[in-house]
Amino acid sequence: MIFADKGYHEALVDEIAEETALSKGGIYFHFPSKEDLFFAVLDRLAARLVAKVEKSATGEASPIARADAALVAVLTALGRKRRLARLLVVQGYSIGNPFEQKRVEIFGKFAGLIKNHLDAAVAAGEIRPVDTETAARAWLGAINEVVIRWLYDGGRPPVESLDTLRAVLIDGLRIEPASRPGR
Amino acid sequence: MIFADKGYHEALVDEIAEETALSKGGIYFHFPSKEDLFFAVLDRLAARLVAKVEKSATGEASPIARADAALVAVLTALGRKRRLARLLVVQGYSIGNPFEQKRVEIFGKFAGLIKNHLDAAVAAGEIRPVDTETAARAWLGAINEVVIRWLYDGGRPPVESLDTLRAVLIDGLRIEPASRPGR
DNA sequence: TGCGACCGACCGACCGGTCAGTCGGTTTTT
DNA sequence: AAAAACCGACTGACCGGTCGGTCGGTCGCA
Repeated sequence: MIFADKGYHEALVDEIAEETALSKGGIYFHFPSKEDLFFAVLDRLAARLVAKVEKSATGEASPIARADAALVAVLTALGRKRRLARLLVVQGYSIGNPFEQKRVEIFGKFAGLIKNHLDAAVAAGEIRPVDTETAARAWLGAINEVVIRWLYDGGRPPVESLDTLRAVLIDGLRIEPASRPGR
Repeated sequence: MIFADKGYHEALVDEIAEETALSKGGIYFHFPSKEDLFFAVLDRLAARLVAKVEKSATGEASPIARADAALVAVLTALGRKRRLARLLVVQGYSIGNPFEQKRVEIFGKFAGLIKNHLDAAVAAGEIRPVDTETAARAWLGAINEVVIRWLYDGGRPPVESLDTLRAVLIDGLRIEPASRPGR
């Protein structure tokens, strides 16, 4: 999958034709444009993933168990297929290698900051000693996504999601689960 | 900021020159390439954001309060400057409008699925009645980011972050905080 | 303090490689 | 034998990057 390897812009239609059993003309017989082709690929992969994940959820009894199962399924599925993951999670809106590196760099910086805070909180006995590296990533991702939703769907600004984010990100880590009803 | 509005590829250096008080040649006098220019912009903005966030954290007493303050600061800062947010959070690795729409579509689908599960869990009285829409986004973002880290830093596969993710994402929402020490 | 030599920031017309998309023709299917 | 599927050489718009040139400033010298 050239798209997965090189990202949309770097992937030449000629290359794709070469990789496929189809020629360039053949490709354009089936898809009106490179963009449509790319979207078709994304759609198909996303649909498959959704199907797989949902299926694995249906087996469980309680909602929370189903949610948990779905969580497991996504992580497993993506973890098994690096290319799929790459496509759905980054390349879909990526730009080429140097840019991805920048993303790694910048996001890594932020994640580091968050991790420091979490480590401090752990050291202070405020939160449970989880894997702060991963927890920090989760924070970062959650924030990121909330911001994105706001950017595109244009709903209420991110800060208004604070309560929910706190509930999700912080409360789960608290050592003493007191002071909760306050929210 | 043309970059913020149109994304890297759609932004023509000629346009940037026009927007700026500088000509194309002038730009290339200061930056070796379009890419370098873009990175310089990203770096500067990221640095500013980091500074602001960290500053707002230093005021607080406890680690968890500092983390919280930082959380507030990021969300506030990004929420105030749509362009900045766009650049750092999506455009930095985006590809042009239609692609962003696709992302919105696909991620929206996933978020919807998660939300359903969360709603069910709320209905079943398993988790507190938070804003499930936002919580779902947080989940999605957290998962996304964990996967990305794995993709780039190539550490252990995503599933191995499960315990931590569960701790962060689920435990915070649980109504009865029992069965925790199990981890 | 007037003048020539020089500097380097800046300009913008232009070049040339690239690559999505086309199209006339060929093969395969029905 | 028609239609559908497919081929791949070719085209031309597009755009990053270049480069010969301008111009305001400043430094040394008489």
